[in-house]
Amino acid sequence: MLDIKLICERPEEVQAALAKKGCQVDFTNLLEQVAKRKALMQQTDLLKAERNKVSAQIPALKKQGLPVEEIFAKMRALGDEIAANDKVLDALSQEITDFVAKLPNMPDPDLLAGEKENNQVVKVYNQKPEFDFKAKNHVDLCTALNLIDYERGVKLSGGGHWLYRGDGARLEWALLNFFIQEHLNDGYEFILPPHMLGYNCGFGAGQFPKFADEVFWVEDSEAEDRKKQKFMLPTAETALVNMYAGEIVDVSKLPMKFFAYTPCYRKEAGSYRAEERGMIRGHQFNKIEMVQYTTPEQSPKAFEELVGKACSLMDKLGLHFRLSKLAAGDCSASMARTYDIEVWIPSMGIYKEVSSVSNANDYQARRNNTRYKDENKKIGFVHTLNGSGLATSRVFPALIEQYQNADGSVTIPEVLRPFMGGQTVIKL
RNA sequence: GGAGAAGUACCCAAGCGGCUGAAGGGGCUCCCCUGCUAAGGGAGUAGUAUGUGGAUAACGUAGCGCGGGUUCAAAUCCCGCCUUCUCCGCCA
Repeated sequence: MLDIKLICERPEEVQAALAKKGCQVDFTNLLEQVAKRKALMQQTDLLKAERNKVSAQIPALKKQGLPVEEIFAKMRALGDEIAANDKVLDALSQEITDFVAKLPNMPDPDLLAGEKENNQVVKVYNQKPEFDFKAKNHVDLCTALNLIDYERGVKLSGGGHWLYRGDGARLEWALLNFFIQEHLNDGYEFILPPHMLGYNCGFGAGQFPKFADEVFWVEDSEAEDRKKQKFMLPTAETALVNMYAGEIVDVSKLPMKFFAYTPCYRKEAGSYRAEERGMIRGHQFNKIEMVQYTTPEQSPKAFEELVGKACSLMDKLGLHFRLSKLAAGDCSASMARTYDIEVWIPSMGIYKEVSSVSNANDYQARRNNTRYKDENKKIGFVHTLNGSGLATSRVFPALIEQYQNADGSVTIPEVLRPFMGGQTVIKL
């Protein structure tokens, strides 16, 4: 959520920043409502002060046996006026927050405006693999080696589902274990959060109300209202970023560094493309997510750290990939800046995202009221940063393809071998 | 899922319609006295949000799990919800 004060003080500035993200807004109405609310609030506070003052005198008057009926009548009228004002104030506040809650975050000043076409490749890692034999795609490889059972996944749950089996399951688990080990080495705290979350988490992370239709809701006939229902988390970020909602953490605890493993559940409605066969885009995939809570001062460094960590994981796997800085319009709504890590999928001839590292600045913290207290007891909103570290659904196919051999086997990257009982190759 | 009990400040806890923004402890901070493994006396200790304001001054408003209601007035009465504890049930 953006700072309403900032919008009121420098509307043009905010407007310009949002325009870079492709979001055109007009604040005229908002500013009027805020002014209206302020005036009414002042007026109502005075009425309340009057009521409190008179109320405090009543016991004394009663003790003296003085008549109070007349005062009661007056106070009743005053009370009605206060109630009426409060009702208007509530409605006004609701309108204001609803409007502001829908605004995306402002992009950092250094971002280019525009969409995907303005993303900049920052760095390319490792050699693009060349094959002196006819390379296979990951679907064929995984099927031939019996690593992924696409058909039975579909049988169990429909399109967009698969199941890992045998060495495939071991390889998937090895990847996750490798990531976990690396994060533990870096001093991040391991979190296993609930997979079903309440509406507030989606709001706090900035995914709701806009993307409320793109998650799986756990139907509860008792709760017709979505705000009372739970949904399957689309990313562990949704959980991690809300852990301290409503709390004030001491600055000595910052930065706080977490990582979590969860499956991610997404509808991905209508986004299939023929080339996205296999496990490129599914309704459920495994991901390790990293999150940091920092002060505003710490946040740029933390961002670099998260980008570095994600790259390091990919680098240690020996995969060919690239790092891109996203243009303002390609960053998700909550984020002020995002770097994507994209892995080369030989059969597709393109790079696919395996990690997205973002800084929300105080946007999420404002939504879920996560604050910190500094040395001078000053209260401020924390910055929240997140990054995949990593999602396996693209790493796995990329790895299978990039590490394939002429005989149809797949070499296991060295860093994964300890997590697969020393196995060096996957073959029939 | 059912039945009971409870949710008050950093912690424990009193209050059960007005004199309570909250008694009393504990803890913590500061001051005084005294001095040998101690103890005594005093003061302070709700953070926060929001408004007026130059203000880290002062004052107003909100705030006793959350949300409603009754009332001139609610921590206190009523309704709904959430959480915790105890007992029962369920448990692929």
